[in-house]
Amino acid sequence: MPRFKVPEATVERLSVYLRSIKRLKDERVLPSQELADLVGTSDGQVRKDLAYFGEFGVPGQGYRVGTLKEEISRILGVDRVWSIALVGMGNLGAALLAYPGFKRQGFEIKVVFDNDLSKIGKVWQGVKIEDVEKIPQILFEQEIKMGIIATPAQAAQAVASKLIEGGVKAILNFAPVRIVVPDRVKLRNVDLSIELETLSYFLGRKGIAGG
Amino acid sequence: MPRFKVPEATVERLSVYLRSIKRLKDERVLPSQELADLVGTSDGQVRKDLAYFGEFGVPGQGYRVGTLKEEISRILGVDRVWSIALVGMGNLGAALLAYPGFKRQGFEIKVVFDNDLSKIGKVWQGVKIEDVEKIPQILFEQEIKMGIIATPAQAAQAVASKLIEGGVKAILNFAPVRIVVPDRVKLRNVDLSIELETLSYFLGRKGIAGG
DNA sequence: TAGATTGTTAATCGATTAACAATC
DNA sequence: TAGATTGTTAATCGATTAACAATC
Repeated sequence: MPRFKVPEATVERLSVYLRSIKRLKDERVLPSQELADLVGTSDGQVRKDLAYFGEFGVPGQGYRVGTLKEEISRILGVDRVWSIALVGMGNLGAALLAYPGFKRQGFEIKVVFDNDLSKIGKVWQGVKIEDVEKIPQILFEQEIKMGIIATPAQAAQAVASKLIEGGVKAILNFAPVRIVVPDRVKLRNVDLSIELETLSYFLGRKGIAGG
Repeated sequence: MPRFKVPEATVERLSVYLRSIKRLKDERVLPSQELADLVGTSDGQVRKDLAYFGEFGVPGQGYRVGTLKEEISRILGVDRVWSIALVGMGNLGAALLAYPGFKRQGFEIKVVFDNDLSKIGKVWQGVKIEDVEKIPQILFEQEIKMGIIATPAQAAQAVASKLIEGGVKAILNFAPVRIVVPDRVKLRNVDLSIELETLSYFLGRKGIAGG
C-alpha cells in the first residue's frame, strides 16, 4: 500500500496520532497543525507521515477525525484482534497479563508459558499457563503470530527460537539481552537498562551531585 | 567531556556495549570488530561511538576490556548509585519494584508513591509507600533526581509536574500518554501501544491471515 | 619491520524541515 | 472568489558507512 519505504519513526508516530484522536468526535475536521500540537510534532511532519499512505485530507480544511481513525487503524493493522503468546510468568509477565489496555486495543494474550512446574497448569486472569516445551505445538494450533518475552536474560534466546519455530513473525522482548532472529521476523526490544542509563548519562552531563 | 554533540543512538549503544562486555575478563583486548559482533553492529560504528569520548583503543590491538568497562561506566554515569522515586504501585509498579536488576546496576528505588489510601504507609520490598501529595517534599529531602512514572494515563502529567517540582531532572514514563516537561528535564517513554502497533503494522505488511 | 587495528575524514544515506503550487 | 490547508518537492540536517593515514 505505501508508495515508498516508510520510516519506522513514521509508524511509531501513527500510533501516537491514533491514540491522541481516539477521544475526539468523528465529525470534527482537524488541520495538521492541530494534530501536531496534540502530540508535540510539526504540521509538516504530520502531513508527510500520512501522505505515505494516501490522500486523507481536504485542502483548506484538514483531516476528518473519523477518516483518520479508520485509515490509521487499517494501516497499523489494529482493525482486528491479534492473538499473543506471553512467555515468562514472573513479576513482569504477571503485570503484562493483568494490564487491561492490551485487550482494549485489540491485543489478546491467549496463552502463557513458563518453565516453573509449580505454575504450569494453573489459570491466571483466565489464561492457562503452559509448559515452555509446548510453545511450537500450541502456537501452531492457535495460529499465533505475535510473542512477548518476559523471561530472565539467559532464557530469552531459546524462547525466541521456540516462538519462531511455532510460526511467530513478530516478537516484543523485555529480557535484558540482545536476541538474534531471522530477517523475516520483526523484533522490538524494551530495554530498561538502556532507558535508565540514557537518563543517567543525561544527568551526568549536567554535573548533578545529589543522588 | 565529549568534543561534539553525541547522538542519542550512540549513548544507547554504549549501554549495550557495557552490558555485553561485563562477562569478559578485564585483561582481554577486544578489537572493534569483535565487540561489534557481540552486539550486532559494525566495527566502524563501535569506533565512532567510542571516539566521541576519547581515545581508549590501542592501534593494532583493540580495546582493553577493563578500560572499556571503566570508561563507559563513567561516561554513562553508572559508576555511582542513583536514587529513584517510583510513582504508581499497580501491577507494573510492583513488578518494577521487585526487579532485582535495577539495584544490581546501581539504580535504587528509594521511595514509592501512590494515591491509594489502602497502600500508603505500607512497606513493600523494604520500601515505604508514601502519599503522592508528598512527592515534592520527600524528593527534596532525599535529593532524588530520577523518577519513574507507572501510573494510569490520566494521572501521569500531574505526577510528572510534582516530580519536577521536587527537583527531578530525568523521568522514565510508562504511562500510555505523551507528557510535557521543560527542556531542562530529560524524558524517555516506554510505550507498549507503540511497540505492539509497530509489530502489528509489520505483520499486516506481510499479508498474514492467522490471528 | 610487517601486520593489524585505531581514530578520523569524506561519502553516502535517510529523515526532517521549509516552502509552495494545487485544491477545496 | 478569497482564505486556508493539503500533498509534494527541494533544502537541510544528522547519522551511518566507507576508506585510509596514523600508530602501536
